[in-house]
Amino acid sequence: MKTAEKLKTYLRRKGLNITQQREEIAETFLKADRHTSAEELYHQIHEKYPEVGLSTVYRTLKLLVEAGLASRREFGDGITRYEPRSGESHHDHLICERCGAIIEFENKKIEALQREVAELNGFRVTRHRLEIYGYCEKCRSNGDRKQGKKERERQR
Amino acid sequence: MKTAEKLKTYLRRKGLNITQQREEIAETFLKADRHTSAEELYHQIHEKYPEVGLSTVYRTLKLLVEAGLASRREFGDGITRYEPRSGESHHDHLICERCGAIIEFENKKIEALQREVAELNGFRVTRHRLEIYGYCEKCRSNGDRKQGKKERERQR
DNA sequence: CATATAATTGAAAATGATTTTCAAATTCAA
DNA sequence: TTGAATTTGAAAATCATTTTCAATTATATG
Repeated sequence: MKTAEKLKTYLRRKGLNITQQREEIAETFLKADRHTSAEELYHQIHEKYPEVGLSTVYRTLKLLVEAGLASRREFGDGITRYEPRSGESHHDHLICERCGAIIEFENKKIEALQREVAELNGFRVTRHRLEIYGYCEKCRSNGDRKQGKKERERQR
Repeated sequence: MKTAEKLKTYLRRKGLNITQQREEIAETFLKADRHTSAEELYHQIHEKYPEVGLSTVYRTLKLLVEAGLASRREFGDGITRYEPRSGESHHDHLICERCGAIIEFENKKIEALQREVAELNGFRVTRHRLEIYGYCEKCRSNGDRKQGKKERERQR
């Protein structure tokens, strides 16, 4: 069952209405880049369906998260991004501080060690978040070291 | 050399002025809880030095970060926290989703694996962030399972 | 199929943390 | 001491996100 369908199922189960906007937003969300912000999504939707408002995009993204079809991500630049979430297991992120590229990875060993640490401290883990920031291959070869402080600051 | 002194050194080196406010803020910052927000710090300072403004607290925290004397932390509740940073090595955080307790930990094995992952992806690491969310020992025994969804949501 | 009721919408206003502006106050080099 | 440059506090501005509210739409039921 694809995500648009899953959303419908979720809405029905919750007694919520299936509206055109919700369907359009879910549909566009799936075609969009992984790690899309509400604003980006809103602009993409606007091209096809100019009648959809930004608030509804925010509201529907919240629904998608509640329905388990999207994950919220905050990488510290003040913008919340959403990524489609299929059945796959948890993954973490490598983020390029120069070009903003986001690479996903999964590492079972790290996760096992995290559980171990949590246990040692009496914690029961619900979720975790691991982000590794740095410079990606492309940006490293692209004048990595020559890049001045000013240029690096402009990234933010 | 203590932090207040280090800040002075930094200010001198940068040609910035050493002001009473900057000293008071640095001093209070050190005595405050680890992981203090700008607002919390502002309130604490206000008790002793009511003439210090919130903007100056924000500005000085930025300076402390630039000087390498504080680290910014964002745990996803929309509030930026600052923690004093001495020479110690990097550490990560365990965060209780119920009571908000923050426990610091350090794990060399996890860090080594992170570097490995980054390398495999062609990244040069500048920094990373690992947060494990869950329920701390106290909250687990304190009716952990009996706690309803509503109560959990109230946390945010 | 009509239609009443409850849910949803878009636009504009509100929010809340943080940043900026600007005139007044302070720092510090000479 | 003094004056140019920096810093300050208060208020206004920002910016992402949320809320409000009157108008529109979905859907259950007659």
